[in-house]
Amino acid sequence: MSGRALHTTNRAASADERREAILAAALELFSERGFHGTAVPLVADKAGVGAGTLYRYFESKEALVNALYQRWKGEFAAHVMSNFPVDAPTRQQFATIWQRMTRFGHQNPRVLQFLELHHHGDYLDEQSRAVERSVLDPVVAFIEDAQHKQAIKPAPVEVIIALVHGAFVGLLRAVQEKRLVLTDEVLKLAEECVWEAVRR
Amino acid sequence: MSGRALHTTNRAASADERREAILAAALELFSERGFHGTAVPLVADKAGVGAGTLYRYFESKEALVNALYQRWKGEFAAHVMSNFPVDAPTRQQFATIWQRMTRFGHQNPRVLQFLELHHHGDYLDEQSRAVERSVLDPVVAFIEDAQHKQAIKPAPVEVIIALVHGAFVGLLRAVQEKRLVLTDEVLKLAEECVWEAVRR
Amino acid sequence: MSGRALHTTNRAASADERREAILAAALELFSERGFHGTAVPLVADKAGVGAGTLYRYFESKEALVNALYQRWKGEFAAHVMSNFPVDAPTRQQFATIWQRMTRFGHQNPRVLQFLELHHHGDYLDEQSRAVERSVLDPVVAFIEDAQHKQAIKPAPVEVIIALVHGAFVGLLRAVQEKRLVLTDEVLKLAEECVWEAVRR
Amino acid sequence: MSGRALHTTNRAASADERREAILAAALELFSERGFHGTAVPLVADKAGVGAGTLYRYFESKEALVNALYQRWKGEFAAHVMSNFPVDAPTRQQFATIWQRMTRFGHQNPRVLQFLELHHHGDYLDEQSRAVERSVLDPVVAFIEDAQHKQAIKPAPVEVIIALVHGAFVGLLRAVQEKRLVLTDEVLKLAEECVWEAVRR
DNA sequence: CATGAATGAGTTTTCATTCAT
DNA sequence: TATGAATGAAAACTCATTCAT
Repeated sequence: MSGRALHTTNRAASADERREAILAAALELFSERGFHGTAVPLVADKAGVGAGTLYRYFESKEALVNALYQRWKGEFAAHVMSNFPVDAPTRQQFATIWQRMTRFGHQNPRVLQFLELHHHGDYLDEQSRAVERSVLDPVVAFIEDAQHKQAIKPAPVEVIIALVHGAFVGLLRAVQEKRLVLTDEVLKLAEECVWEAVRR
Repeated sequence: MSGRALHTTNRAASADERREAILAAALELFSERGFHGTAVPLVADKAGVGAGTLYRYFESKEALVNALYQRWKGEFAAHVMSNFPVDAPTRQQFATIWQRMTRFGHQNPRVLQFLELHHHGDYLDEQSRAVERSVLDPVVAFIEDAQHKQAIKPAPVEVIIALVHGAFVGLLRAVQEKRLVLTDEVLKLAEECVWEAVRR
Repeated sequence: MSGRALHTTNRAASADERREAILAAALELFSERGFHGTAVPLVADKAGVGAGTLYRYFESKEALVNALYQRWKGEFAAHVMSNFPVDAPTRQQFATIWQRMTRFGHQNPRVLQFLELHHHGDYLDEQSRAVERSVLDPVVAFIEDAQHKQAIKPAPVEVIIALVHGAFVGLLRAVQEKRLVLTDEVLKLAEECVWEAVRR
Repeated sequence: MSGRALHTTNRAASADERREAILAAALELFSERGFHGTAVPLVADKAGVGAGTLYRYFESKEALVNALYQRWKGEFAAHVMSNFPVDAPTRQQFATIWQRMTRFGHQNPRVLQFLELHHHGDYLDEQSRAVERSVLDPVVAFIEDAQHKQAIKPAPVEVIIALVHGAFVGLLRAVQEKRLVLTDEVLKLAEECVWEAVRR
């Protein structure tokens, strides 16, 4: 007699799982073959759903890639900046950011590849670009604060961000391409390098 | 008086010019929309030739992207490493490399975008990968030499390269996205930052 | 009352029917215009399906022509040689073969034209050639047996086959080209002629 | 002083040779790959002329195939029926025809393949069909005469022609496909077979 | 007159999306 | 609601024909 609720519950859970399966499949394929290089039915196949089903969860291929982009850009930002140690010394704050970035990138190599590869796509909608911008705000705030404390160099914030983020991406790409293994030692080393790049 | 072989010269130039026009159009479109996102007739149109003509110069779309990749990867390497000041102090050698890289990137923003975007594509053939590898050799040699002289940090060469190249790409991407204007001052600043990242 | 599994049956029939419609359309067009002279969308149109649909049933135009070839070569062989009257006198065995061949050809004029026209195509795959070869075996056996019984001439089997099959094809081509009407009388006459060609 | 005439003569000879080279190349390619399966530039290449040159000699691909068809259909007819021994006995007349056919087919295997393969093409123009018809007339006359003399069977002329020509084509196809070697013995054998098919 | 590079219409094939079941 | 077969618009590529040289 409780079959109705249970049924609904199961269905709902199942729907969530389906959505996640589609996003996971899309992440894997988009990160490797790019947006235009990936066929929708392939995504559906890998997700274990029918091609038509995918369109019940995402209005179009573009909607899918935007959902994926926003999801992971947000996750990355949250991972890096949540519970930020606002009162710690700058060096330690920097260490926190760097370690969170690299740990995230190490654990989710496809995500980083996906975000970098699709960063520029003209299929990204305004919301994706908004997420993109909003992610930067706390980072900018941190840097400006640190510069104010004369802890890091008085260069334009954009320069600091470009260098640090670029170095980070370069490092993970080397890992991705198996040119490098990301040991703790390497991580520490890289952190020290990048810190010296920006410290005052 | 300078009219010798004008006829032949013009003809030859015309074929060469066409080839160059196609490569230029492809560079522009591939760098903005990616390989799979760019239709061949679009490239032909932008190059001012018929669609069939493109196939007289390049066997296939893949052959085109590979020719483009090899051309520019080579140009970049030549620009950066030719006439390298082998006897200069490391700091000055580094300055030379950095300035050549950034100047090249500044003057050829699409080239950098193209090379980064297509770095991973499975449509790149073995020759493209070979060019890729050969470009790295002199850079590795420079770094190892500098490490031997105790001028830069004794980190794995791959780490040094990843950080410096990553920072470089990050910087130019910021420029490309109009988040930053590449003044001489910014360039000097960035150079100083990156040098401090790797110096001993 | 006979409605069991009507749904499934209809579905299955529908897919089968589509496949058959494509094969029928291809037979008609290939037999008249040849393989290279027939555009795939024309086949699809005549079959009443979309161009893309054809590719759900056949991997390529080549796969289509091979499926068609194997199908009809097999049908022809089965029609002619199945339930072969092994114990009948040679003359009657010959009559059986000849009548079956001509009846088949008369009822399926396009099939014969198709098989003859595509007999040599370099788009035929190994399987098609294997079918081709396997069709000959029982015919060869029959002829050798008849020669052993001194019922037909002791010429090389290939010569016998070439003459009889050639005469058969010539006859049906004349019919196809409306130079001749295939009455029972003509059939009997032709059979008598060909028999006298090979009888001892 | 004689340079003008010589020049013209050379040119004319050269033009003829060119035309012949094109026809020879077309024969080879059309007979193997069919009309639609053969690219015009390929014919030009094999003929050793430029693609544009071919169009100075033949108005179009269709004009080329028609010229080729008419040429060889005529050659074949001339070879078989010229200097026909009108007063010889029927059996000997038949032997003459058969031997001329097979000799021609043996010496020009590509011609036969070409004529058979293109016999039906809708790119053949009215003139080609007229040649086709005119070739038959003397053959029909011979057969009717022989029937009148009660030397061959009183079957419809079309049947006689279809059987004999069919057998001939079947034989040469077997040779073409290397299933058979055309020795004098085989030729005699086949002639005897076919004669028994039609003799009274 | 000979050429062969240039072309765009036409070819085979793929794929994002829809819709009957 | 989930499906996956069907589709046609668009992709990569070819080729008969033209025309500047």
